[in-house]
Amino acid sequence: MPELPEVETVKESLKLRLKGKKIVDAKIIYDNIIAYPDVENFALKIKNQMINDMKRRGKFLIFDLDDFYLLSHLRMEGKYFFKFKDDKILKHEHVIFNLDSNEQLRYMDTRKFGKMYLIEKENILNIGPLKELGLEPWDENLTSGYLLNKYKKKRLPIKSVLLDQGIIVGIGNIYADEILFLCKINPLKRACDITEKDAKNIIKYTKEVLGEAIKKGGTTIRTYSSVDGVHGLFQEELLVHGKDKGKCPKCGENIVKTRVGGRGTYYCENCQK
DNA sequence: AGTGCGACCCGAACGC
DNA sequence: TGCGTTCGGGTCGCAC
Repeated sequence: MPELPEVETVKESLKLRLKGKKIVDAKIIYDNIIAYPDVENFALKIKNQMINDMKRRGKFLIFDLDDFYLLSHLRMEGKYFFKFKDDKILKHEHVIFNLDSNEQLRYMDTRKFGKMYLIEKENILNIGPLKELGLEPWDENLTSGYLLNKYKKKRLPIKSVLLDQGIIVGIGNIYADEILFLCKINPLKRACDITEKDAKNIIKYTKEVLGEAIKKGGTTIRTYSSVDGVHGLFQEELLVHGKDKGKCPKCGENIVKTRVGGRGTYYCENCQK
C-alpha cells in the first residue's frame, strides 16, 4: 500500500517519463475515481494540458499542468502503467490518459479506492484536499512546540493522531506502529499526555522511518523499467507491524495486536508502557 | 470543535 | 475441497 515513501518514488519515476509530454485527452472508465470536478468537466478541462512537472504533497501525487494541478491519491492499491492504444484494457484499469507521445498512461486500482482532483492553479489552496494538510516530515516548522500545541486539544490515542494528515502528512497505519515502537510510546497514550521528549522523538523517528523507506524505494525502483512494483520491499524490515506472532526485537517479549481507532495496531507491552 | 463511525471496494485470509 | 464471512487500508462526510 502506497504511503508517502512509495508516492515519492512513483513521483520521481513518473517525472522521468512524463515531463514535457501533453495529455491529449482522458478516458474515464470508472467514474468514482474522479472526485472533482464532475467526470465531464474533468475530461473536458484536462485536454491538451502539458505535464510540466511532477510533485508530491503528503500522499498526493501532483501533476503540474498548464492551468491545473491534477491531484492523484493512490490510496491502497493505485498504480500507473505506460501502455499503447492497442494494448488490451485490463479489468482494473479505470482512467486512461492519451499522451502526445503516442503512449497511454493508465491508472489501475483493484480496489477502486483511489481519487483524482483536477483543480485550477489559483484555487489550489481554496478547493480540494491540499488545503487541509499539515506539515511535511522534513518541514523546518515541524517542532516539538508545533506538535504539543496540536496535541493538547486531543484526547484521542497518539496512534490515531499520528494518522491525522492535518498535523504531519504521510504517516500511514504501518509506519505509525513503527514510529511509536522506536519512540517507546504506547499507542493508546492520549495525545494530550505526550511530553516534550516524546514529541521530539516522534519528529526524529518519523523522519528516520519515512526517510529510510524512501531510500529503499529509491534503490529498488532502478531495477524496474516501469513505475509499478515498488511496494512491499520495505515491509521486510518492519519491526512490529504485523508481527503479532513474533517477538519484540529489543526485549524478546511477545508483540501484541490490538485495535486503536478501528485500526490494527501492533506494539510491545514491555517497551511501550 | 472534537470525536466516532459507516461508506467506499474487493482480494486475501480465515472459519467451517 | 468448497463455500461463506471477515478483514484491512486512507479519507470523507455525517451524527453526536
